[in-house]
Amino acid sequence: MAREKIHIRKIENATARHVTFSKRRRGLFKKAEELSVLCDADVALIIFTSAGKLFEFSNLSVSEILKRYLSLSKNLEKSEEPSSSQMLQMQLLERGTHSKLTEKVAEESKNLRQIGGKEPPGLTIEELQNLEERLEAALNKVIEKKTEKNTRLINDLKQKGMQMALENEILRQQVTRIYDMKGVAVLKDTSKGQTSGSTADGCNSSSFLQEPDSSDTSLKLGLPWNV
Amino acid sequence: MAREKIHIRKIENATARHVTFSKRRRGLFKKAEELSVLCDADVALIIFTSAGKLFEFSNLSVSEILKRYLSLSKNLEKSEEPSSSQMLQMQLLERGTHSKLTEKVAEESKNLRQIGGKEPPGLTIEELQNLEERLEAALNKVIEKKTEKNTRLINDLKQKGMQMALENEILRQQVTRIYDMKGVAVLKDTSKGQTSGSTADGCNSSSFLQEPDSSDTSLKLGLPWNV
DNA sequence: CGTACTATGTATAAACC
DNA sequence: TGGTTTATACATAGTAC
Repeated sequence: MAREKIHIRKIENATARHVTFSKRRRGLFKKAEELSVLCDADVALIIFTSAGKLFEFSNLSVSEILKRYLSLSKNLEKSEEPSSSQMLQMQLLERGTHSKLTEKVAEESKNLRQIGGKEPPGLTIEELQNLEERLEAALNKVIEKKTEKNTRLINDLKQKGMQMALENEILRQQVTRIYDMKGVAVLKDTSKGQTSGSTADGCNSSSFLQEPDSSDTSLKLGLPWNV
Repeated sequence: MAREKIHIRKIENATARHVTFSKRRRGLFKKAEELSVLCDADVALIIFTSAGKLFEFSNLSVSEILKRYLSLSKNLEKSEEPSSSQMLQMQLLERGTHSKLTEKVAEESKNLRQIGGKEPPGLTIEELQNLEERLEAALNKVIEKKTEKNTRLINDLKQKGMQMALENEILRQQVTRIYDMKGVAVLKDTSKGQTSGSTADGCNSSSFLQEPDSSDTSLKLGLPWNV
């Protein structure tokens, strides 16, 4: 983006790093706002410098979006169910992708070999091939690991979800039973398994996340947080 | 930034808006990551589309940064002991989307460079670096694609999970309130103006879960998930 | 929808204030 | 730290698959 291309790795020179931070932070905030406006999206961007300084941006207020992030609006539409068949498809797709990857790696390896071929000295070629192999192995490992991690995460989320669903149901029954005992009219479960949204009113969720007074403004600036 | 300059205002054409969103979101995420790497900063980026879809990026984990944010933005010295539901939410949020993949690639790249450095002729080195970059790019692309499906699924699960966590919290509060009304001894929350966080403790959810009257069954009905 | 292709608009690395 | 300037790298609007 400028005089020279740079590698994306930590800038060691502190001064240069700070300068870059200032510039890029502005750019990032600008882009974030543009996205929120152009696409009518709600964006929250939080940055902590290594020195612990906070910068934030949000088209609404950060707390508003965080609250939403933590609670998620109850008007959420049902998201597609990850059916087992979809799972299977996904797995197939993954496999396909994987072979594509292998292809790409092979192709690159070929190039590598060609380049190596230009070099008369044999030592380099050997080293290159060795490198090539290690690189390939490492990458495969990484990808494998990532996939595994995702799979684990998905299962974990599902399990947690089930637990919560169970707890949820029990709680709901509790409420119902208690109300019954009290003889108070209660909205019976609408059978959608998604009732609670309506129940919320009395104890609005907004109270459950200790958000910083959202009425405040000043959030649009990348100002360091004012406690 | 392209064929024509555009004004930063909501794109009315839905299709165009979605296209732009996809493109710019990626760009924004990329920039966010670059900033985090270049400047050694912690970045959390949360986006809600108007349709309620969630997108997030963080070099660490969003929840990690949210914790910091929340603890900073409020007198949350006691935030070390979030309510159980918050805990659950945090757990759901745990794990950033980005892996150490970049790191590994960078490491290998470094090795590449070192080996290249042994070679006196410059040509090979340049070619190697070029190769390295292309390989890196190709792999990132493939991996990105591969991850996309999973990411979507994971986001879905997270959304569901968080929604349920909210539901549970609300139900729990309701139960608490009911017990209050009934005059049952309930631990009044001691915090100031921040009722909910502590609710879980007073009337611990586990005790509810253990509530007898297990005669009934059907707990699994109406569960959002059929895993 | 996701992708690919350009022509252009922007962001920004360096260098200097 | 924060502005300039300049030369380049990148992002992306419009468009067609």
